[in-house]
Amino acid sequence: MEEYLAELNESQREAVVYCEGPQLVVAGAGSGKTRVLTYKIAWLLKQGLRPSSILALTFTNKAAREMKERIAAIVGESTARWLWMGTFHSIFSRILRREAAAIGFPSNFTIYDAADSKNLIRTIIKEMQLDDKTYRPGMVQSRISNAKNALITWRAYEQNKELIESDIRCKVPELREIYKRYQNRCLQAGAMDFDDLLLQTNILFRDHPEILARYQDAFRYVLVDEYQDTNFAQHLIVKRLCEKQPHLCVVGDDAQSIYSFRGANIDNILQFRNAYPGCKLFKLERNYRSTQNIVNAANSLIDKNREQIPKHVYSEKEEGNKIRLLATYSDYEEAYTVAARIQEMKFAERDKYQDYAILYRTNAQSRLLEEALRKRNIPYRIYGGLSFYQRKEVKDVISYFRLVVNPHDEEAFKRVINYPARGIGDTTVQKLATAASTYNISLWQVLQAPLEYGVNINKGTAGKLAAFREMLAAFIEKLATLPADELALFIARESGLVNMLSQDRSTEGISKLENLQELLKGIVEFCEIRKEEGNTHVSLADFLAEVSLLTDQDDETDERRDKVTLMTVHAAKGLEFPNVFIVGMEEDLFPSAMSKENPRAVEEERRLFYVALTRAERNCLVSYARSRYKNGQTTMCVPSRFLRDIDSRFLEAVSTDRPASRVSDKPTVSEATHQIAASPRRLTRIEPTTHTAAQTDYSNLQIDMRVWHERFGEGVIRAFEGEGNNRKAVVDFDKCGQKQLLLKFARLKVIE
DNA sequence: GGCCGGGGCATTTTT
DNA sequence: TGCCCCGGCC
Repeated sequence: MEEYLAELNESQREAVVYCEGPQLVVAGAGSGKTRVLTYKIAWLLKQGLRPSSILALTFTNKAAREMKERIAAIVGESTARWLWMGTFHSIFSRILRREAAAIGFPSNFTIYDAADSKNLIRTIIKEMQLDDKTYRPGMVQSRISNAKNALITWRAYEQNKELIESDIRCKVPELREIYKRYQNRCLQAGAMDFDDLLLQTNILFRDHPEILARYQDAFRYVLVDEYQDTNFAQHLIVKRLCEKQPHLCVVGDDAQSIYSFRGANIDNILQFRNAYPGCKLFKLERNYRSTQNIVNAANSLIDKNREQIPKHVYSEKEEGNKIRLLATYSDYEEAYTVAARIQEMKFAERDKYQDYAILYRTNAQSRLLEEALRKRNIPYRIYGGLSFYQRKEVKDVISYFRLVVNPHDEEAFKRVINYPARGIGDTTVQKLATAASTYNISLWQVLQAPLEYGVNINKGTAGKLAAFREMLAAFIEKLATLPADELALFIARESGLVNMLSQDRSTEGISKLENLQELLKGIVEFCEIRKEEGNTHVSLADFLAEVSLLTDQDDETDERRDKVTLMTVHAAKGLEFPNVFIVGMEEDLFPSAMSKENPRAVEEERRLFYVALTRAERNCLVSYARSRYKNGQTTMCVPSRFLRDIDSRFLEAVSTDRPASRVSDKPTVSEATHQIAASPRRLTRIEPTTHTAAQTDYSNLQIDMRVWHERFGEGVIRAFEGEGNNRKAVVDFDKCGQKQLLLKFARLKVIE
């Protein structure tokens, strides 16, 4: 251990070995915060603490996994594996499952992700016959989420005069009723959303002191990473756990608090010393990541914020290049310039594409950048698409799993009852839903005996429902005996999902099938690992309990070859790159237009820019455009106020690299737009129209001709019906039988 | 059941 | 502009 301590600087070492009481470690950007946490845990183990008595909370699964690996490298895997290390959500969902009975939930409760909960909210708004323009599901969802993060239950909400009045003022008086119904429906379905995991933990600890005491005794030392991004619910959980013993270490950087829109409360870190009297403050101020110019520029920026813990971050690396400022005429030129710069710099610096990142405020900005990179054949990889687990085909099959583990799961039920199509339409589902709400039971319970619950359906439908019910019952029966991987495969096949996906021969169809296979492969691995750990039976419920919380870019499977990284600044937090481009530094974009009235929000935007700057190790280029295409129109832009916040000593303007004689040749807006329109991306989009145009002349099609259809594949024309615009062909497809197709849409191609 | 077009809309998103 | 949701249509 001593040799490890020797790897730390003095302030890091002090933070590691201090164990007397509550401790706040303010860790500047790039100051080796993870290293401190890692060594501190190793140190605690060395002091004789049992691994199972250490609770370490992180914000991402990735962070937890990486830290665990690093600790395992020091103290050995056999010790490290007993640590309670994970995200707030995963640790407390584990505890909630164990203690579920105390709060009236089943221990196999489902976790609703954001999409599930939004769907449920949408359903409730409809059921209440409210206008979904006034009650926008997204807005309702975030109001409910905020309430939960503030530990306001629906009961408390109802009784809170301020909230009720504010809802009336905002013309959404029914919010409390939506919240109430939403919560009851979750309970009915045996489901918790992400916020519930924290809210219910608090309720559990509040109402069951004996349970709380057990965990207080169990966790002798609590550590929290990224403390600046905790919300009130998380703060209170930690506070409760540490009531009896003072061994708490929180690490964070108030200057990097950028998630208030998700409920994070910067006051948790700012006021930590008030909440924990006797707390000792440690500051990690030496930045090991960036050159002096970058650190100094970032300091001069963040200095303009009022609310912060005083600190002086410094670098002892070389002075390095100044932050370079690129002013461009248009967003198009900005993208073009950045792409050109990357190519030049890569050549000059002799580094790789993967050493470059382009950071932006909003995802919408990526499009032009992608185009510009593509034109120059610069490989790139873009973060921020749908995560693997959010893809439809993956969610669909997982919904089957969910339903098998917890048949009352309403959202999963609705997703799969007619998927693959089995002739149970919306009307039938509506009838089931009405019965469910009349009798206050789950859809699954209605499905057991639809007629008895007064569901008015014909014999055919009743048969289809029974078939679905029996299929599910057969799955459920196997839950206790079959291991997760086998049951998963069984379900994927028997549900008809595999068949349906294999019939779709389009590119997307193939990739969907691949994703499904990827998931199944993942379950096999999951089982193997669990078995190696000594679990005899690994059930689908075990898999589900973990996978529901794995929404992040967790699958490193996609080759991270040599590519430029494109992502939002938010997504870049915690990462570092030798060369960073920050684009779109304009008023109303960065800082965003939505934050400009609120000084606290502007401070958060400034912190966001601080995060962006401090991602850079050697070179940081910042750009803005004078005009930008936004929401359907070109607008003139003003350079961001944040650019003026950076001390000019650390900044240098750069010409956009066009020879003076060509300045007048800069593309006009219309030229620029024209060029965009001529890009490959656009062409693909235009394609369908071209097809349709060609297709208006389908007179060449004749009976018995062999034709090809994009989705259905090859087939033979059997007949024609109708005239003119409504002319249809009856085609007998090899793969999926006879279909009637409107010729104007079908885009049939004749096969020679 | 799926596909089109119209209308409204438009940050950031570790779980 | 582009995306998402809904209603209308075969």
